[in-house]
Amino acid sequence: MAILVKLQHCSWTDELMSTGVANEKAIDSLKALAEPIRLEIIEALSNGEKCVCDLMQETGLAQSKISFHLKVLKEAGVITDRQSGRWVYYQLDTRTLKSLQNWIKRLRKGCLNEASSCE
Amino acid sequence: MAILVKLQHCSWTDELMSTGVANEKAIDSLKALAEPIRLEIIEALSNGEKCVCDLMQETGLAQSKISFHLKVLKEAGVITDRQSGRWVYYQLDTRTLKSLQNWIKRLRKGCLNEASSCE
DNA sequence: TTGATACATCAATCATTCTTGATGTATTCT
DNA sequence: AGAATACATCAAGAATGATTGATGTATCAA
Repeated sequence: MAILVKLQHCSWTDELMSTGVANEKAIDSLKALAEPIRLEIIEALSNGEKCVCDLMQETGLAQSKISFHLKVLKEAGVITDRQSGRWVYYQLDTRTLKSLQNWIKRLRKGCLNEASSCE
Repeated sequence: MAILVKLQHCSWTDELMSTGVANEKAIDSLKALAEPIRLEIIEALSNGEKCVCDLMQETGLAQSKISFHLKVLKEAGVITDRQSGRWVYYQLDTRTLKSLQNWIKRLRKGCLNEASSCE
C-alpha cells in the first residue's frame, strides 16, 4: 500500500534546508533555465498560464520537443501543470524563481553556507 | 592593424542592452553556475581571491579539470583573473551575479521584454 | 642555464543532453 | 463505438559537455 503525502511547497532557501540540498535544487533550476528553448517557453509563460498547443503556436516548435522541455522545467520545479479536459496548462512557479534569486544573492554575498550569515 | 578598445564593464541588465543579448548573457551565466564542480569553485572564491593551487588543495581535484572549469566560468563573466608572477588569481565578479539576480527578478515579474516594464 | 613550479591547452574517450519521428494514452465529439 | 484532438513517451541518432593524461608555456630560483 502506497502512502501519499502531499507536501506544501517550501522555499528551498529556507533555514531548515541544508546547504547541499539547496545547492542541488539551485543547480536543477539553473540548468533548466540555461537553455534557449526552455527560456523561450519560460518567457511565454511569464505572460500567464498556457497549454502546450498555445506554446506550439507561439514558438512554432514541434510538440514532442516542447513536451520534452516542459518536463525538464517541471522536474526542476520551475513550472507547474494543471490538467483540464484534453488540455494541460503550464504556468511559472514564481516561488522557485524567488528562491533562486535569493540563492544567487547569498552566493554573491558569500553567505551560502549555514556557517556564514547574510548582512 | 587591430584596434583594441577597452570596454568598461556594463551590467547586462542595463537599459541599453537588447533583450536577446541579455538573455544570451544570462544563459551563459546560468550554464556556468549549473555544474557541481564549478559551483564548488564559486563557493571557494566567495571567500576571496584564490590561485589555482589553492583551489586544487581545497577541492582535491586535478589541475586540468580545475583549469577547464575556470575557463568556462571566466568566459561566462562569472569570475575574473589576475596574473602575479607564476600564479593566476581568480575571483568572483559579483557584478555579473548581481546582473543575473536582477534578470531573474525581471523574469519572475514578467518584465524581461523591453516592451514591458517592472513595477 | 638548468630545473622546478604554476598553469593552460590539447586530443581522445566518455557521459549527458537534445532532437526527431513514431507510437501510446486519455479525453472529447459525433 | 469510432474518429479526432491534446499531449506524453520512447528509441535512435546527433550534438554538446566533461574527464583524463600528456604536453606546452611562462616564471622564478639556484
